[in-house]
Amino acid sequence: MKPKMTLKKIASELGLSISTVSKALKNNKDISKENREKVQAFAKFYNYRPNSVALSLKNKKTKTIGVIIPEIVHHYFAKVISGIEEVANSKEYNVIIGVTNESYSKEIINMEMLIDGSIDGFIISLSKQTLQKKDYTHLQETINQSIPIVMFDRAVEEIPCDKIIIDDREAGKMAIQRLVDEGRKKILLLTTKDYLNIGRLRTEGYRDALLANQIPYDEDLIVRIGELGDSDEDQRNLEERINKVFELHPDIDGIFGVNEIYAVTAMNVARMRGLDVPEQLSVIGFSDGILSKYARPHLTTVSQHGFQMGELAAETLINRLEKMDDDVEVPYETRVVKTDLIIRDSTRNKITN
Amino acid sequence: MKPKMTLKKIASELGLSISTVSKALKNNKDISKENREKVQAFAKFYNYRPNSVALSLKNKKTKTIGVIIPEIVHHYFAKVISGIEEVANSKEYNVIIGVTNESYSKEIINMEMLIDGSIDGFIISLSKQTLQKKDYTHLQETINQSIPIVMFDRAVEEIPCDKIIIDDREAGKMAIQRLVDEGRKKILLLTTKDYLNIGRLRTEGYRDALLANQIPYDEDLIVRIGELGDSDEDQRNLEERINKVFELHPDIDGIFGVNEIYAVTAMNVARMRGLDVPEQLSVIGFSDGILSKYARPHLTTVSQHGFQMGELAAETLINRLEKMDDDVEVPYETRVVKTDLIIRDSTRNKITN
DNA sequence: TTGAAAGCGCTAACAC
DNA sequence: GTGTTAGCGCTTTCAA
Repeated sequence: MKPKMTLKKIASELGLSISTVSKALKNNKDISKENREKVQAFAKFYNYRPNSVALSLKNKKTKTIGVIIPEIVHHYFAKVISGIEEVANSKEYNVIIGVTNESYSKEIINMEMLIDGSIDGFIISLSKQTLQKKDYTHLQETINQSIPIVMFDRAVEEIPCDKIIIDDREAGKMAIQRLVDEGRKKILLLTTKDYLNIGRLRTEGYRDALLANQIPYDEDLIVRIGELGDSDEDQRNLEERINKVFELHPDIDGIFGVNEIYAVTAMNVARMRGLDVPEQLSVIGFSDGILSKYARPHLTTVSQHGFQMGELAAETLINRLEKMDDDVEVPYETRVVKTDLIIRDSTRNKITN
Repeated sequence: MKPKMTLKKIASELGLSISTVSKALKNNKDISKENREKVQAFAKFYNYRPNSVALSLKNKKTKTIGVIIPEIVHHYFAKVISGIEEVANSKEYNVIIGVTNESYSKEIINMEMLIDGSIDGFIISLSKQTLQKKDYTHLQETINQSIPIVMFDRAVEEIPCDKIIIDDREAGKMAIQRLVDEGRKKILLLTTKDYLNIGRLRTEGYRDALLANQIPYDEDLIVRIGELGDSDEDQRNLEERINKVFELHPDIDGIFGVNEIYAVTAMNVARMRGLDVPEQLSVIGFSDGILSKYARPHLTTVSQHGFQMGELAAETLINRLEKMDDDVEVPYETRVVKTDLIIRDSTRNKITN
């Protein structure tokens, strides 16, 4: 078992001083070529790696990013992490993950665990509970301690920091517009309860689009769905609920779900009722998850570009971090990532009119 | 902006020495009650947190686990990380993630990035490329440097370390046995190319079960599928391929796919051919992903218990780490996590015969 | 009861 | 060219 090599050991092995060794390893011309080569060969042989903890202590930075997310078992967040990882890696940063499970207190605990010098900055998507409570002191305090934060997806106006978001309202509008363009007139919206901005904005987009097309806006056609557990029971309840809406409004000809699960579930319910998708009914979901791709028919969705958002978030954070080293002020910026409609088979091909 | 508090600053503020402050914070009885209270109050007020980097340097441990996985956008791996996170968090460990994208060199780079003192131990699932190359020197060397490794899922016999695996062979056998018990006689196996143990073992389980039930083993009924990209094209190819098998063997009455995608795809193809699932054909998949749950009909699968495997891996690693502190030898162990069959709607309810 | 000093591994300014 | 020293933030031994 090779013992861990340190400058000290190399120095004593070679009968040199620690600083000579340190400089030699950096190929510093101060040191005689002879000694440089000797040291480098020795270091290589014993596979010397400078201890990163010591370096962090000295440099007062860890080259580590803390990523705080509500949930990791979620295609979108996994994609985002993927993007963060990629960029971080290429810039020699490590990524520490903290999962909040949508809980405010876990968000705080997670952040506190890292705020002790373990990380240089945060990338975070707020937990639902935090959004409900609207208590952002932990975030503000983090920023006050000069630890930069980049929010993504679930960002919040109250805190001044970099943000990477999508235009949910516009996205909702775009989806509905597509349905309208296909000739759909009675469009069901499956959305979340209001405390999540996300759902609210997408709902607003829904309304915007309807109004813009002179289609009446009917509260009856908006189903607000509460927390959905993992259980099969919750799933059945959802199906049941959607089914009831169809009973009341059998002439629904379009569905927009603010996430995959809503959309796929609704599509399944509709098909079980004998409706042909997309002939009689078009369905659009949200988020480019795996479910949409493998659903039958393949689901048309609004793509969130999770990977790209992760990349952007990491770039923004690292950029700020490096500018901080040089004492350059960088104004906070909010980047809005464009969403696209990924057209698959749950919507009609041709635009009627 | 609050400046970062350190022992030094507290000491000078309070006119005490650093070591007195340090002890006072630990409530050491050596220090006068008066001073203890003063220091503690001060520290609390300024929100003092000991710098973890300094602690790591001193203690020569980071309380950080490095997790190396092939892919994060994958339900199973996300679940595993979830389990690791949970356990790690509860024991005050941090989790650093490294993604290899199934590449051998990225695996090495990722590990080297962390082996410089950033982490105390690894939890890893080997990349496909590593398994193909069968070159495990980086792993052996890591262990030689007294950095413990726990392998999960894709483990390998050649390296002595803790392992958390499932019995893929047994799992395959169980799935097939279920199909046989339902009265299925001509069972299609969708598996991967052989270099991945996983696929091989599940295939062996398939054969075992057939032979045990005196059902002829027909190579024609085994489809070995290569790397599947993310593209819609790959997906169509897969569908096409499965379709061909059905043309040759229209009387297939059971399908076992070694992963969700194979199974769901095959189920879709079968249904498009007008087959009724599960009346005419039963389908079983592998891995308790989201796809299986939302597929129509809901897919019966072999559950891999990703979350539990993550928990186990983290417990095993942390346990070893803490035993190392006390110089207690712990023999390596391989834990086999039991798989279950999650019966849903793609298999028949009643056992015929 | 308090504090000085050494040391974890490294870098860098400054002497020699 | 090479080495000494101080310092990053902390703990702990030992001396006062």
